[in-house]
Amino acid sequence: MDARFWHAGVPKAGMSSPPKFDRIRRRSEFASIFARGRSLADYALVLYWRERTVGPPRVGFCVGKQLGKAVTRNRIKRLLRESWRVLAAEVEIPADLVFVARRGGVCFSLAEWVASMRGLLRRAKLLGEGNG
RNA sequence: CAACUGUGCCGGGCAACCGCGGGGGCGAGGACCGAAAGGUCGCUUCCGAGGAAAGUCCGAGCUCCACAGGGCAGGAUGCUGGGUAACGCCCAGCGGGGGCGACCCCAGGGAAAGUGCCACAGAAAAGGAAACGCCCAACGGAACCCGCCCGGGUUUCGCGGCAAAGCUGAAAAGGUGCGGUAAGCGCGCACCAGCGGCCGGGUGACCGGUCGGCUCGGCAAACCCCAUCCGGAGCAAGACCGAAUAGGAGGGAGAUAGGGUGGCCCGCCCUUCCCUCGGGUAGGUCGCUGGAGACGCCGCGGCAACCGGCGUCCUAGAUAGAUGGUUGCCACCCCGUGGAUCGCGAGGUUCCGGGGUACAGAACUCGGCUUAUAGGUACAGUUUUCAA
RNA sequence: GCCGACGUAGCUCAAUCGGUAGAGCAGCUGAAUCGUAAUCAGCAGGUUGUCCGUUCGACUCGGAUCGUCGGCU
Repeated sequence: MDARFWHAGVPKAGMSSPPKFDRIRRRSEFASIFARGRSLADYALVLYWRERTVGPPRVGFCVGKQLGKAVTRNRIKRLLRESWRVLAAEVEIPADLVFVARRGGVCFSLAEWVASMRGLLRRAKLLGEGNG
């Protein structure tokens, strides 16, 4: 009990800022989400997701080689991470999400990525009521 | 206010807020995640992509595997001398080619070790030749003449002489000129090219001189020969920790349930359960950044590449892979039936608005090469020119 | 990241030792048919991915470059 109180109490300084989001990193997790998750897409992004019973939402990004060379792909990943940083607080349902970039979004700016991502999340009904 | 050549350098800057990766320090009690190995949090401070990080074309370090020694096969390199840990790289030179020039380019050993190829055309494409042709001095014919034989003359010819010219080709058996000849030929001579010997200079590639006999096609980025070098794989190398499941080895349990061996019993083996052990997968940690290191200065060191000495500094270490987002100001470039101003004019200066700022992202680490690259800039030099 | 293989007509593939780049399908024109398909005859279509080099002469030989496709956690 003492220890649990300490754990809950210490990160209160961090709680005021948006919580650090969890990433999906293992190859097996990506594979199972692609295999058994649900999916939605627009012309710039594909969203795969699988709901979970407990815990914060986790996210992974996938930018394939058809999107361009290393510089282009790195830039797209950074913009996707930034977009998720903007939207993560609005997602209230625990789930594993994977965003796959498509060719239509090569020239997107941050605002366009955020708009695309928000649209997909709304269609998947993963956003909280206040933001939906 | 020009056109170039060589060697280099920079690769937008400053500030604010939010966010990311790593090192150090503190919180810290071993709480949380995980079966374990191990990982996770907060605050603070410092650091955080390139000249090519790229292509993976060479050379090394490092790691594992193989290995007595030597040879063959295979591969790479290829003028000379240096530099270097090493190189196919760099520097200096030699030879050849290009440019008015500064300078640039060259896979630049051997064709007399051997094999092979040189299409079409052409007489002939390499120890070899004459169809068209040129010439009758000698040789051998034919016709005519000197009246006939002998002997001779003229013309013409070849089973005679020739390879110069013409023809073909990318390339034709040294080239040009003069002499010589029946016509010709290095047949003779002069110069040039090539070959060989000698002398001199140079470490050497080679250069200069001289003498000689007169002469030998090209292709080795065709096989090959010669000289030198090379064991193979690559950090996804490799080392350590290590579940679940399956399988392996050892020990034990059951008072023998089932199966096998056997005529039957004992025994032995398998199936069941427990414990231990080692191999090893997922996963994790290390390898992982301090090095042929960077920068500065000096040296009667070297033409230079480079070498030596001294001083200062620590300057990315991710692993679905860290540098981003939003702004403000400045720098540069482009656009404008835009405004002002100078000018006859092409146009220049300034203000305003809009847009843009290349090529491109470390993945074990170095030395090179190659390729991509907006714009800017330093030094040295060439040509034309009154002048740059 | 590392290691390999391949680029030829619109498509699928040939081209021996370096000597004029061919075949099938597709396309166009004509014949034949009332018309179409099939058939027959003819035609066009290529800087051999790109750029250098060796050679008298490169699809072929050498080098660079671009692109495509595999293999190794």
